[in-house]
Amino acid sequence: MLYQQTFFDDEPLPPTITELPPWELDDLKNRLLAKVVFPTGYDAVLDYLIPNELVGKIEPGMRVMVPLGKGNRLVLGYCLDIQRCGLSVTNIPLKSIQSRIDEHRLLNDKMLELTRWISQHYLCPIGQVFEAMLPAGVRSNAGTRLTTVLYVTEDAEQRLAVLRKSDAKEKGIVLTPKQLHVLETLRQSAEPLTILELQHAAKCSAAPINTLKQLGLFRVKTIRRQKPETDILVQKKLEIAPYQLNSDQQQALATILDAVRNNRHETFLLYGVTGSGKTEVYIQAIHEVVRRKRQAIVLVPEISLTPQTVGRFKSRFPDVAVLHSHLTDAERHRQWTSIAEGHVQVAVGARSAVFAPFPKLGLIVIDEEHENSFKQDSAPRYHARDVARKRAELENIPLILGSATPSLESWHSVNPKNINPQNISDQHVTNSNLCTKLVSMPNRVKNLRLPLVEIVDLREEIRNRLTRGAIHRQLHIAIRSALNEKGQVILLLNRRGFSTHIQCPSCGETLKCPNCDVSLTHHKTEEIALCHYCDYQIPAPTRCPQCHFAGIWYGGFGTQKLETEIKSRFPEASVLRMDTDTMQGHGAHERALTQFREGKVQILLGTQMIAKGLDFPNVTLVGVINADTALHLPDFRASERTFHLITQVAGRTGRGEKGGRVIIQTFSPDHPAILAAAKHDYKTFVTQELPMRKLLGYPPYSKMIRIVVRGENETKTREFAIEFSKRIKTSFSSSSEQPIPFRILGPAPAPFAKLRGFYRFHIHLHDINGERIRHLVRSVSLALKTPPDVQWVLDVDPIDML
DNA sequence: AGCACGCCGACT
DNA sequence: GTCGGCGTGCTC
Repeated sequence: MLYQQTFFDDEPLPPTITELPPWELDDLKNRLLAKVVFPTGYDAVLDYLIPNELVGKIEPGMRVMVPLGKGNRLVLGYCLDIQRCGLSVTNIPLKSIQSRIDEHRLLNDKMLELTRWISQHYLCPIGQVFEAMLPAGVRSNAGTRLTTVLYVTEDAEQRLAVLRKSDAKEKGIVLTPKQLHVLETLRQSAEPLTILELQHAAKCSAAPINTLKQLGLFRVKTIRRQKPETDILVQKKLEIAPYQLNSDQQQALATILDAVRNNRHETFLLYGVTGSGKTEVYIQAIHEVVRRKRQAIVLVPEISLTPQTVGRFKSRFPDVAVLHSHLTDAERHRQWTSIAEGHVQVAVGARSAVFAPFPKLGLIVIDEEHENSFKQDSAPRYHARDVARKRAELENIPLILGSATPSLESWHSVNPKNINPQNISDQHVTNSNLCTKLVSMPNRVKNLRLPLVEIVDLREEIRNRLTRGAIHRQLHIAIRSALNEKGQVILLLNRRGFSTHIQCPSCGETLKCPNCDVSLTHHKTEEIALCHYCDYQIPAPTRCPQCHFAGIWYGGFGTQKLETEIKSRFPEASVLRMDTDTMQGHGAHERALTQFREGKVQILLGTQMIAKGLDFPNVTLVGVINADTALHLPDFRASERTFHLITQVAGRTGRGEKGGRVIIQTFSPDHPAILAAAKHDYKTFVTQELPMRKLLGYPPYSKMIRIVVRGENETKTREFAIEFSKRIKTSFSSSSEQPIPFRILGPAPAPFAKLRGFYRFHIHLHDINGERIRHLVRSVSLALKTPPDVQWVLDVDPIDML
């Protein structure tokens, strides 16, 4: 904040104020002022006087227009708070709010508090947080229009009486029966009506309405109203058949319900293996919430927002809002409004649904809580799991984090048995409100067994030249027999395109993107070489662009090449490829999964979008073409990612009578993450991985901030990054009394050293005390002057390190 | 982010 | 002498 607040009445008032005569001073002290912030540009909280005509009409959480700067240009601001003038008089004469934008608050007190928390935690201007919390359609009032409506004046009876006596010719005005009917119709109406609506309701022409208007019995006003619904809501039949929970599920539910019934904030980590029936536990917990006249939010990864998941909720609750990424602004606005008005019981959506404006929230569920898509990759770079935790704490309600492979952060926040009381750093990181209760569901429903996983050592296969192509002997045989037994197959290859690199065998030149530090991928359908980061493309070359050698080599496997290979190996099977390239249009995802469910497709292959959440009982085989794609990335979470991916995809099979098996092809058959995934053994994975993290001082044993500096000029960018890190170092050593675990790594070129024409350097900060580095980085970055052609980004609790 | 102010170079 | 370049600093 840029000004000094005066907290005590006896402090001398600034000159401009003291010069005022006492009565005006008193007057001023009783005026109201609003704390206002701006969505873009200037990041500060400014005070504005509330003019008399707006007193009582402006509340925190509304938007206002205010004059800003020397030219007093009108800009939009968000009102954060309202207070009496007296306690925070500045020596700058205050300007007044020009007008109010919203009639109703967009955010209640708890949501405003959440906004503040996000802004402070993620080091993001608070105005930007507002913009992220409120959908664009809500801010623009999409799907509404101004209409003129009629209402009956409150003193209509008196006016009527007066009218009856007041006519100059002593007869008194007598309303016709038609007019009386119209008057009564509007009086009965719960809401004001337009002329047309009233005509319709009273079955009359415009004439009697106009007469009543002229007599002063009707008033008109202009209000903003939602356009009438275009789609007719079909009242669906709810499934109310009792779902029998197994004993694990019952126990989990009972634990959660205890918190629901006592309105207690508590975080539950619902750790249940794939197929253990977590969704049914969520649904029954939400039933209790709804019974208690409260509402619930269910967050799922965007990719799971398929009809399959959504359908389960829709079939169990009468009013479910589904917050897809491809709703129109008007649809989203309507959803938001009905959520805010309490017409909706459950909101299912991706990340941003954590901001659903329920009037009385009772529970938040995060399904697949380990998924990285819960972290937003633009400002404010919030993690929906952590925001949900804060929101649940503010609302005093329970939070359920569900996963078969919990994030190490969530797992570590669990039980005190993970916390060694001797170690101070643990206590620092795991503060009390982050304590999580573990609820386990170690068995699949209906006593189904987890599939058997076999590992194929690719080194062996290559050494012995056993196969050309991506499918090795064991997997080939397994696919064959799965097809023979009328089972379905899922094949995972986490790489798009046909060939993943294009290289000249003569001069060794690899085809790279001119804007990015990555290889171009060959896409066969369009015969192009494509950059997956900036979409740069050129026709696929037949000669080396460097030395013009004719035999340029296309190497590496992508999903397109895999599809070709599968089709030639199993010509009789129908194959479907799912990746970003084939899943373009709306509903493409849904159509593909329907085909697979109906058995029209025997082999489904694709990138990680096929690894999560799918539940098809006839899948008897899952093949992982190359388990190592994410394993060797320069990212401390590489093992964890690999473990998640393999465990999740393995869980797609063995969900029916026929059972299932999984085959993992890998060059690292001894890697602990792969071995643990093969045994579905989360706990072994964690007990290996957590000590490593601890040893290296990585999260969850430290809090991290990543600074990415980028610019078109490599040298200037690097120099600025160095300057940035120097200042942090200086600031740290001057602010801290003792050398407590704090580390600064870099600057170093980011793993993608160049993207879209920008050179990128990053700095990593680790500290056991998150609050401390946040403050440090904030103060350093505020004091820093950035060269015009260099930009930087702060990422608090980063997920992406590339 | 905008917008005004300010202090040096090429114009009528 | 003035018009205008965009560097610098401020916004209740």
